[in-house]
Amino acid sequence: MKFSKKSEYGLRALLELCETYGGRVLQRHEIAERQNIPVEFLEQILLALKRAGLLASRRGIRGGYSLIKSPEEITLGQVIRILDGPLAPISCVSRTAYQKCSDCPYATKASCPLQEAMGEVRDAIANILDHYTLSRFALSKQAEGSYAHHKRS
Amino acid sequence: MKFSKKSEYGLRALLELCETYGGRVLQRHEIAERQNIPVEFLEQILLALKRAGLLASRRGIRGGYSLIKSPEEITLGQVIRILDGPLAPISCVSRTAYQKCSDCPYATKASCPLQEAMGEVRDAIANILDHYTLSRFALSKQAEGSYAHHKRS
DNA sequence: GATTTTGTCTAGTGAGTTGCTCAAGAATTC
DNA sequence: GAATTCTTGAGCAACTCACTAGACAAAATC
Repeated sequence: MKFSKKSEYGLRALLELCETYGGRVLQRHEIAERQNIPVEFLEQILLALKRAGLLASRRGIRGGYSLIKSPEEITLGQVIRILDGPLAPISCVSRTAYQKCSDCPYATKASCPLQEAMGEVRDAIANILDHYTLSRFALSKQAEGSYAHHKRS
Repeated sequence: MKFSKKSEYGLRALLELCETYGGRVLQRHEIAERQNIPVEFLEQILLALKRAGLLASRRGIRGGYSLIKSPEEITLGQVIRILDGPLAPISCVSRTAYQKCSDCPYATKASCPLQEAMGEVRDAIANILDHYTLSRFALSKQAEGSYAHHKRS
């Protein structure tokens, strides 16, 4: 019941990209160094986020990545689903990737105990993550002292 | 972000054991057949639940497994932790198996954005599963028609 | 237009986990 | 003591995770 490193790295990378939102682009190695992420692995993550429409990129000598949606519009739920797949703890309660369980004796019945319980869990997780915006997420970063920024200074 | 088959099978097995709670024992193959679970795999699960103190077993010709705690006292959270490990989506927010993240640049800082978000998720999951008793869980089973029981008839 | 600097794409890989199987042994009952 | 059941431990194929490597494509600069 864990999120993968992919999601973790992805979210940490977006933390950096939030900061330069509207401004300059960030290169893979900048993000990788600041967030302590293996650069080639990070690349795959950034590309996935790009394909999903969150990031834009430019190649060449002044290239890099940048956010193309406002941090207010992006939720942690979106990001995690892109990188880790559906949030649901079992696939028969997934809204985004439903799959009927093949071996469960309740599959054909009106109600399934597991579905009921796991449905609640799914809803709780989605409820938090689909309302947790990147901008709120990035706030916690500014809280700590040694990284202090002058916003738009 | 999925629960394993182990947890799923374990919970489904307990569904059967709830029904005979206080009465007769159930043998592996009975549970396996009714719940459509590979018997040798189920065995490992039952033994884990036994070691954790939820089940008792008797060997020999009239042997089998039985619940030794009341379904009111057992929560889904307990069962899942036994079979799947901690509920926390990342280990740096686990209450039962905390581990400081080694590579995260916020590990030494006062606050970590990821920890804050994932802490909320952890709490939500634990809040549901640690209050979801087996007796409530088993209720959904009785709801469906073709399995109708006369309780203590 | 050639070189350098970036991103893009595909494939591979070692370690670990999942989901299950097998076989030998120990307790219990009849 | 024979049959039946749980107990233990090992084994294993398939898959996933977290990276790594390398060839390629575009953009900027000289």
